[in-house]
Amino acid sequence: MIGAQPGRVSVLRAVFVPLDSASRNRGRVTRARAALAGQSLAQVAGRLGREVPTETRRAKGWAGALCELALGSTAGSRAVPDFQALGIELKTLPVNRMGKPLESTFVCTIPLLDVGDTEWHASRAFSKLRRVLWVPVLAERSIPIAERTFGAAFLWSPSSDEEQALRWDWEELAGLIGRGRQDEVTGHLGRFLQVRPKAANSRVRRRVRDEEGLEVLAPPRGFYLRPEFTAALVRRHLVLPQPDV
DNA sequence: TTGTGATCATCT
DNA sequence: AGATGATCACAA
Repeated sequence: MIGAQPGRVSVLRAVFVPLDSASRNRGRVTRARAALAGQSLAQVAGRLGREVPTETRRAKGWAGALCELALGSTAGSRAVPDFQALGIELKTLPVNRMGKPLESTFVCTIPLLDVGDTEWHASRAFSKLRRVLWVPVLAERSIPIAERTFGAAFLWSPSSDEEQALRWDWEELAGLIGRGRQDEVTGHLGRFLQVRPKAANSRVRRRVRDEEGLEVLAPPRGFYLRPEFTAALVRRHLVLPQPDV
């Protein structure tokens, strides 16, 4: 299938073919693929009786919400996994025609006041990342929202190497915030996991402790996975088109 | 108001 | 082009 038509790879197929054999697919993953893979956002929305937004600027997060609706997630905006009983977090991942992620992936907001006293395995970040159902979406900006297409979902849990790498970043970043040095924490830090602002706008503030342990105000922050990290996951789990030569 | 879903806009 | 910081919509 790969490169069956050189230069005109069937992107909608090749990008989204899962690597693991169909016989190993079970439960939620199988259903996710059956319900979504290869279908446009408009098709899925139509089946669910939802309108498709036309303005991308006002539709941030819409594909993710549509995906949750299609798969029956009920977590809403609570800080718990999307499928709580299964401990599975659902994330759409915008990719280009080569399957390369177009954006970083939001993981969770950071509880600034106590992240420094939290263990990795008790952290929001770990609880979100321990099991993720990734749903690629072919979502280049040039493609109208309605025509963007769901790919083959794949279930991922961090390998021990991956977990170690994420934990390393998390401990550095959480440690800095916990010690009151949040001003030093920018998006430049962290090899795979980074910290970026997460708020309605840049004037929003939250309580956080300074270096003396006193409460002061600082911008809300969230953990994000860099595209380099998610790109490796996609490469491992899906068959991608061959680059043009 | 805060957390969820993320992508946008700008600068390097 | 890619990454960082800013921003948009919605729900509880």
